[in-house]
Amino acid sequence: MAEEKHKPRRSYHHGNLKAALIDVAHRLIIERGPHGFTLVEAASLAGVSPAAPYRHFANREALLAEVARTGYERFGSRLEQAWNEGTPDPVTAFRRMGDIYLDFARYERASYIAMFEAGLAGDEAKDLKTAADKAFSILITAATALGGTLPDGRPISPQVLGAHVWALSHGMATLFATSEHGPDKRIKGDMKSLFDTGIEIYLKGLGIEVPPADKP
Amino acid sequence: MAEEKHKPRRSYHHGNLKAALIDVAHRLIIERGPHGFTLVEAASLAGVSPAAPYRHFANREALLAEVARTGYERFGSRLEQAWNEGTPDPVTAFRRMGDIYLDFARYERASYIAMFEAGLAGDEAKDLKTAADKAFSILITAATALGGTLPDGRPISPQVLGAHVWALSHGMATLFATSEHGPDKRIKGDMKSLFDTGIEIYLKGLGIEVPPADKP
DNA sequence: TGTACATCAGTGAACGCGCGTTCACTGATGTAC
DNA sequence: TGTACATCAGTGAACGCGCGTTCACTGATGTAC
Repeated sequence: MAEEKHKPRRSYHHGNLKAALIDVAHRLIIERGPHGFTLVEAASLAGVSPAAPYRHFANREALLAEVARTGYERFGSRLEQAWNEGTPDPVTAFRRMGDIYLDFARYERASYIAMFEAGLAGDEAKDLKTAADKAFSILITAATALGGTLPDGRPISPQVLGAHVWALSHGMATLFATSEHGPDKRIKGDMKSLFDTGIEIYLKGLGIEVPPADKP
Repeated sequence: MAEEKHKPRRSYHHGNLKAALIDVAHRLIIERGPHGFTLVEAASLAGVSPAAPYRHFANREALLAEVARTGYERFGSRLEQAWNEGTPDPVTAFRRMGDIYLDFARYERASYIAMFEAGLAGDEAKDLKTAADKAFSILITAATALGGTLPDGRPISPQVLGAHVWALSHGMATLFATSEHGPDKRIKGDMKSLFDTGIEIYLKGLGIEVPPADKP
C-alpha cells in the first residue's frame, strides 16, 4: 500500500468524514477482508486521527454494518430496477436480475462481503435483516411471476425457486469470482455466460419456455 | 467458553499435541471463524504453553492450512466413496454425492470454512490446490458419466455441469446453513430436500431421466 | 539389564506490535440578538 | 453587519489488551554400547 494518508486537509474539520470513512472501508474490506479491516487504518487513510471515527460511528462494527446496510439498499434497488415489473416478459426480466446480481457481487465486492460474509449479528442486525428481506422479497416476486412446474407435476413454490436461484448466484459469485479453488480460468473468465447457461437449464427443467438468443 | 484448559497432563510431554491442536483448531474455527482463531488460545485449550505449537507448525497459518489440507483429503475421499464409480446408475450416484457434499459442509464445518472461506494463499497453497483439484476432478468424472443436453441441443461440457452443481451446492451450504440472511427457517431446516429438488430440476433441464422416488 | 548421551518436545518469560477505545482538549462553525 | 456563545467535529496522547513469535532453558524419551 502506497500512501498512508489522503491529501492533507486544509481545515481542522474534514467536512465529509462519514462518507469518506465508508468509502475507505470499502477499499480496506476488499484488500484485507472484513476481519482485517481496522478502524485505525481507516481513519489514517481518511486523513484523520484514530479518535475521529467515533464522532460518526459507535464502534468498529457499526462502520462495517453501515457498509452492509447501504449495500443492501443499493442491492435491493438494483434488483428491483432489473426486474422492472417483469418487462418485457418475466423470463427476460428474471435473467436480467441474475446479471445484475453477479455485477453487484463483482463490482461492489466490499458491500457484498460485508452483507454476506462478515457475519454481522450484533445490535445493528435488525436493520440488516430488514434490508436483506426486502431484497429477497423482490426475488420472490419475480419467482411468483415466473411460476414453473416440478418434475413430479406440481407447481414449484416461489420460495423454493428463489432459494435455488439465489444459491446458484451466490455460489457462482463466491466460488469463482476470486478464489483460486475454482475449476479453471476459462470458466472463471466467462462466469456470466456460465451462470446464464445454468439458469436456462434450470428454467427448462421447470418447463419454462426460454426465448432463444435473447442476447444476439 | 467454559474451560481454559484440557484436563491437565501428567507428563511434561503431551504425547499427541499435533493432533490435539488440529482438533482444537476445528472447534475454534467454528466458534470464532478462521480469523478469530488464535494460536495462543489453541495452545491454551490443548493445555500447553503458547510456544509449544511451534514444535509442530511453522506458524499460525500453517495450522490453519493443515486443517484445510486434511479437510480436502477427507472431502475428496468422501466424494469418491459417494460416487462409487457411478453405481447403481450415474444419476443416483450423482445425487448421493450432493448429499455427501452438504453433509460435509454441515458436519465438518471447520474444515469446510478453512477450505473455502479462510482465503489461504501463502506457501502452503500448492498442497491445497492439489487437494482441491483432486476433489473437483471427481465431480468432473461424475459429470462426464452423466452427460446431458443443453437447451440449444448441444451436449453440455462436464466442466460446465460440474461448475453449476458445485456452485449450487456451495451456495446452499454457505447461504442457508448458518446465516440469518436465508429465506425462512422452514427452508433452512430442510436444506437437503431443497437441494435435491434443485438438482432434479436441473437434470431434467438437461434432458436426463431422473428415477422417480429413489428415496421412498 | 544398566548407563551415557543425543534428541525431542515441552516451559515460561519476554518482546514488540497494532488494535479499539477513552479522555480532556481545541479549533471551526453556526446562530441569536 | 458584528459579536457572544453554544455546539460540533476534530486532535493527540494514552490505556490496556491479546496476539504472534522468539529465546534460553529443561524434563522426558529413546538408543548405542
